[in-house]
Amino acid sequence: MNKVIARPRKAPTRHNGNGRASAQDRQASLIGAAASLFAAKGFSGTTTKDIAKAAGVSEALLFKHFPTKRALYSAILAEKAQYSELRAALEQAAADRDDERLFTLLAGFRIRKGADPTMLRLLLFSALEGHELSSMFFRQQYRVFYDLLAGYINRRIADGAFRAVDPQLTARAFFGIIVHHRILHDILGIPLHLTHEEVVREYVLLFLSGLVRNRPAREKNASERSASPSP
Amino acid sequence: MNKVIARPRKAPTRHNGNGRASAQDRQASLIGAAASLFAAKGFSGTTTKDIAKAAGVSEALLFKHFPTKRALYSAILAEKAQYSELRAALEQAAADRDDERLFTLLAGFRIRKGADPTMLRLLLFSALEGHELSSMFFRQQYRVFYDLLAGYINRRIADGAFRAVDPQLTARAFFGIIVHHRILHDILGIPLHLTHEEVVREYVLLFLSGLVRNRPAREKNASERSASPSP
DNA sequence: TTCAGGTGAGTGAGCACTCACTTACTCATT
DNA sequence: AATGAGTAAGTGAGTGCTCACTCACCTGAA
Repeated sequence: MNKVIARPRKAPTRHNGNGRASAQDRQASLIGAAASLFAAKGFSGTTTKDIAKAAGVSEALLFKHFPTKRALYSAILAEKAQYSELRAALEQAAADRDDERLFTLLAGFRIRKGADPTMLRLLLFSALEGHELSSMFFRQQYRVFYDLLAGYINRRIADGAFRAVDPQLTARAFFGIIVHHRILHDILGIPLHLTHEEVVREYVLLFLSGLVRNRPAREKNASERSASPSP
Repeated sequence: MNKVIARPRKAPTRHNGNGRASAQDRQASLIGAAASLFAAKGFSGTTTKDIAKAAGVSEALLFKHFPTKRALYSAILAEKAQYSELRAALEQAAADRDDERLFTLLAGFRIRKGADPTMLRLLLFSALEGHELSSMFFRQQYRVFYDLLAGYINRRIADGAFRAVDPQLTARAFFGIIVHHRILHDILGIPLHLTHEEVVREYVLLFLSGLVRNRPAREKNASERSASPSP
C-alpha cells in the first residue's frame, strides 16, 4: 500500500541539470510544498491541486509519487526532524549540572527570532484532526526532549538540588510554558512587549525560582494547606 | 451580512410540545450540533449535511437559519461561555490574598474530571484555520482570566509577597502549563499517572515555589551569567 | 387564509483520483 | 558515433462524487 518512500537500487538516477528531476528530488519538493500548505490550511483545507501547483508539477504526477493525499501527509511526518545539535548541547549542560543553561537552551530553541511555526502547526493540526500518526509525530518531535528533561529533573532531585517534584509533570509544565507562548505568539499572533531573549530568561527564572518570594527555611514538608492566609 | 444572531421581538413563539420547534430552539440545536462537529473535525472537515443530520433536520432548513456555513461558525463563537461563578470565586480568593486557592481554582477549572474539550478544540481549530473570529474567541474565553491573573500578580508584587516578575508573562506561563496539559491529555490522549487533583496541586505548588530547592538569601540580583559552570 | 417551519430534489463548482498518452533520458548494440 | 529499444518523468483531459447552497413546494397551528 505504501511502498513509496525510498528506493535505493542501482544508481539513484539524478540528472539535475535543469530538465527533469529524479524521483527523490521530486518527492522531496512535493513533501515540502505539502508541509507548508497543510501547516497553513490543515489537511482537509488543502487540495491536491494546490500542492501540485506549489511544487510546479501536474496533479497527476503527485499521484504517481504518492498513492493518496493521506500518504503524502504521512510522508511529511515520517520525514521531518533531527535535532542532533540541540541534543548534544543539552547533554553537555546536563553533564555540567548547569540548570539555567539547560532550561535556557530548551526554551530558546523554540522561542527565538526565526523560529518556524510550521512543525508546531502540523503537530496541532494532526492532533486535532485525529490523524493516526499524530502520536508518532508527537513522540518524534517532543517526547525525546520531554524524556530528557524529566530524566534530568529526576537526577537533580537525587542530587538534592531540586525539590521532590514529580519529574514527568514538571517537565510537562516547562514545555507547556514554551508551547503555549508559541501558540499565542506564532499562531494567534498576539504581540510581544519583550525580546525573545528576555522572554526566555523570564520563563526560565520563574520556573526555577517560583513565584513566591524566598520562603524562609520551612516549606519542606508543606504537604497540607501550607499557604493559607492566616497562620 | 451576519445579522443572524438573536432576534428578541414580541413573543418568542415557542410551542415545544413535540411538533415543530421555534426558530430560537432550532437555531440553538443547530449551533450545538455544529459546535461538536467543528470541534471534532474542524471547519473544512465538517459538512453542512452532517450538521443538519446531527440536528435532525434537512440541510435546506439549516440554510434558512444561517445564510452560510461560516455564519454558523461565527454564531457558535458569539454564543458560548459565561463563567460568572468561577469569576466570583476567583475574586474572593484574590481579595483574601489566598494565592494557593486562586491558582488552584484557575487550574482546577480546566483540569478536572468532566472537563469538556470542545471549547479548547474549537479555539485551536479557529486559530489554526485563521478564522477571523479566533482572536475574539480567545479574548472572550481566555483573556478575561489572563488579565485577572496578571492584575493579581501585579498586586502581590506590590504587597512584597511575589518576586518582581513580569506579570503578563507570568500569567501566560501559568495558563501555558494548564493548556498544554489539556492538549496532551484531552486532545493527544496521553494518559495520566495521577488524579486530576494531584496534578493541579503539583502544578500550583511548582509554580508558586519553583523548582530549585530553597536557595539561601542571595539569588536576588543574579542578572548576569550566574550559573555558568566555571567561575 | 396566513405564514413560519420544514423538505426533496436539485445546481454548478470543486474535490481526490485515473487514464491514455507524450517526452526526455540511459545504455547496450552496432 | 549513431541508433533505437526500454523506461522513468511528466501531462491534459477527464471520472464519479461530494460540496455549499437554492428553489419550488408542502404542512399545520392560529
